[in-house]
Amino acid sequence: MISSKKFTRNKQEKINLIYDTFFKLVLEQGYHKTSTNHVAKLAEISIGTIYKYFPRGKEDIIRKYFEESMETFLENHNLEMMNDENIRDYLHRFVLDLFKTHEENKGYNLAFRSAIQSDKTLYNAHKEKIVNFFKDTVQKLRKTNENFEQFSEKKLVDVFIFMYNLVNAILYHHLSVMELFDTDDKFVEYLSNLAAFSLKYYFETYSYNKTAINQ
Amino acid sequence: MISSKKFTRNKQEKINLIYDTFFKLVLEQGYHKTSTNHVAKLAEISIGTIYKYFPRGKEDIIRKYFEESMETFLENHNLEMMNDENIRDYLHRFVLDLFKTHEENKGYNLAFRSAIQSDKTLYNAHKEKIVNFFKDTVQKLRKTNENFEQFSEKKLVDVFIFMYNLVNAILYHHLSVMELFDTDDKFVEYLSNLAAFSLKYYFETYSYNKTAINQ
Amino acid sequence: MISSKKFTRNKQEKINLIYDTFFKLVLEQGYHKTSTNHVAKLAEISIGTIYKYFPRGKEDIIRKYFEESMETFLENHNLEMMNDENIRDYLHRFVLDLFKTHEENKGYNLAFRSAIQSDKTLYNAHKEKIVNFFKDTVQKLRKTNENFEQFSEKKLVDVFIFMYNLVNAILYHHLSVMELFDTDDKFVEYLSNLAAFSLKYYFETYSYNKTAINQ
Amino acid sequence: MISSKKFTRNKQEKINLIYDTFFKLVLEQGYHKTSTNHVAKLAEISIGTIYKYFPRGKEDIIRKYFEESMETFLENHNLEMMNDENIRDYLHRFVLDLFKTHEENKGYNLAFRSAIQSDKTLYNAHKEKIVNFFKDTVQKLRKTNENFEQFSEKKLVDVFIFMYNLVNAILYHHLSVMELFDTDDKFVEYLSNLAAFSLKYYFETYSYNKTAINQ
DNA sequence: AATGAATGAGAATTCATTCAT
DNA sequence: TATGAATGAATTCTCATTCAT
Repeated sequence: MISSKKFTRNKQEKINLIYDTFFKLVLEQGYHKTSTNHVAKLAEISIGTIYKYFPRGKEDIIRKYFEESMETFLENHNLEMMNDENIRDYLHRFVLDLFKTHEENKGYNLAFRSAIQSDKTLYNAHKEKIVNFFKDTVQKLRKTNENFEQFSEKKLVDVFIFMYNLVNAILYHHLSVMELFDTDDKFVEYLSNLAAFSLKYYFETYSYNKTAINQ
Repeated sequence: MISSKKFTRNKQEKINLIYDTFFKLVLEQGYHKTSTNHVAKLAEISIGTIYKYFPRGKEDIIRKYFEESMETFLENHNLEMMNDENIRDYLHRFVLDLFKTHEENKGYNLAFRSAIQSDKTLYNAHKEKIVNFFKDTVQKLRKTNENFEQFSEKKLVDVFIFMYNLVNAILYHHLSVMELFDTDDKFVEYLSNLAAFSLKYYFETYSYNKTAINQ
Repeated sequence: MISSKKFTRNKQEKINLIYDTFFKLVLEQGYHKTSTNHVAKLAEISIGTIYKYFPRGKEDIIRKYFEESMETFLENHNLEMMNDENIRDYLHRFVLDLFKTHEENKGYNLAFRSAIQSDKTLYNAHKEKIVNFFKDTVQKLRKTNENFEQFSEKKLVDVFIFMYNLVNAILYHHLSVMELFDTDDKFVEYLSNLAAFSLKYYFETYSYNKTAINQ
Repeated sequence: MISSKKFTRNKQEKINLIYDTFFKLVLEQGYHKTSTNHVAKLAEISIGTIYKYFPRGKEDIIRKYFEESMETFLENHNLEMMNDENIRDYLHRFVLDLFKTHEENKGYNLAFRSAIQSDKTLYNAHKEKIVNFFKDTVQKLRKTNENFEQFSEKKLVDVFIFMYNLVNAILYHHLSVMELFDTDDKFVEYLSNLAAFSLKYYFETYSYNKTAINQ
């Protein structure tokens, strides 16, 4: 009558356990040396359970985590209220949050980078999510803020995507390839300034072109 | 003098064929789906030949290519004549060459990033090569150029490594994760400016600290 | 209660099937020509199953069988009740059992001899098991039987190990290199007598030395 | 004009070098881990040269060494002058020489034992050589020594073969499995006595049977 | 739902042997 | 004669995935 398990984990607990174990292993030994069987052993669940929740194995673990985490991150970053005044603060917070997310998800990032090498649909889904989020953001921004109207929607979307990628590129390198700064604060500070620099750079180059064209 | 099919190629040709085929496959299907057997088939050589030149298989292919290409790249980049006047040109050329190298070695870069996940010695060799090259460069620069003497050797080495990593991080992202600019020229132009910005940023931050300390 | 083909056998049955098939093949074609794939095919199990139970393949098959069989053989041979009166009987029974064991394990013996050539830890484990068994035996014998007290523990252990090795050497040769006797009875009879002869020889040589020293 | 080799080895020197290197390696790492390529590398000759002298590789190395060494050993052991008087001396010398031969050929013995597991023709050649040598010996003995006429030729041949095998079995075990004596002298002394004991044992058992039959 | 033994395709690696030079 | 690059069949071993319990 008494369950042989100490306690019965519910579905989400199990999924989280799989995520944690999998990404922990990826961080320790790399993506291609991390096997589903190994995850099962370490998480003390059966291999069958992993395949119940993730029918295509590793690929699915990454894909589903990607969907959940991207969703969450972007949902929590409403940039619609950004304007000339507070843009620096917005940038700083955005960069800081990206930094934290990357730091907490090093294993996942490694796995994700490996996975998109052979999974083009995952790669495209990733791209699409980003594009859609910033398209959405820009559309809202242009509706509420006059300053943004002077640039085309496409251009603005490009700028945001550019900045997002730029920060991600450097974060990934710092956390997974080689450290760039010796303290986190300095690093985040630098990234914020870099974002601002790049934003300006992008707009100026763009404006210049625009002007040139208009002349 | 014209030789028949078998035993035709000399050692280096064969090694290059293996490199090319391997990195081509990595680019197409990712590192962990590229097998030595597959490389042999596509290169139309026997699997034994691969293991003759690369006794530990994939690991060795990456490691040896890494050694050769790093050696070559760094040998060809003598920064000793850099000074206040020409620094922008030097940066631009360095960035341009890095861009070209990355572009020609996309498969290798993907493979390398995957490999260092599970091969810490490769990772360390990589780090060491970079550190040594810039240590050497800085020592020479400080001997011939007064302006560099105002900064400590360690600081200068750090700056160069920082810049090198920064540019690499963004190049990698642009070429292997998501495109940041639509033309190569714009991208290289941006990277040069970014390098200059970061250099200035790094030095200013540093000088500030230095001054603070000295007061 | 009757189960279908797959998932039929329990763990121990499977392990025994692997043992039997492997040693049968070794007997037929020698250790180094017997492959794990071949064993799998003949046993009609998958190669994965072999590696489940024996993660290091052939090496593990031999090592685990060695541990089980040595354990069993030695456990079943309690020599503690041996005394001057019954020593001949004990020797005879010990030799007879060794003979039977060897006869039933010809393939294993061939494999074991080949394996220890390149696996020093197996070799040492083998040596240690023998030494420990006879050390234990001698300690018990010396407690319960006055006659054994006149010889040092070390000497007694040496004698037993010597006899054990001697009988094994000849058994192995007879069964795996060239037949020495045309009937099993004659052979066992001879071995018993040889054991007695060697025992006497060993003690006499020893006693002589002892006496010489004491004079 | 000047040979690029420091000196040109002749055929027999090369063959001996191959023997030495091969058996050295077998002793170090076991028969099945010793490859022809490895031998070539260590002996500093080409793999082609090995296959020139030994067209079937490892198998041939063992077979040819076997033929040469057996030939030599048996040629050097003329037992025809053996008689009741000197038999002990003959036995002692024969055992001593066998011991020396084994000691100098540990690698070969290991290899030979492994090879006969899968090469039945080698096994039979080995058996035949022994049988023929002792047949020949016995025929000569029976012609010149009356005492040997009382036993049938077959019986005498059996006795010699038995002794030869017995001594070999123990020698092999002592040198390649586990040491039986701590000094060589003691060991050879023991073996001589054992040979005498076994000879007597064999004859007595035989005579008894003969008498029983004749009654 | 959960388990984990079992599967087998396929990857990594070895090594005897050939043959153009 | 001697060389050793090249071959590829055979071996060891891994791991994603299935399925009876």
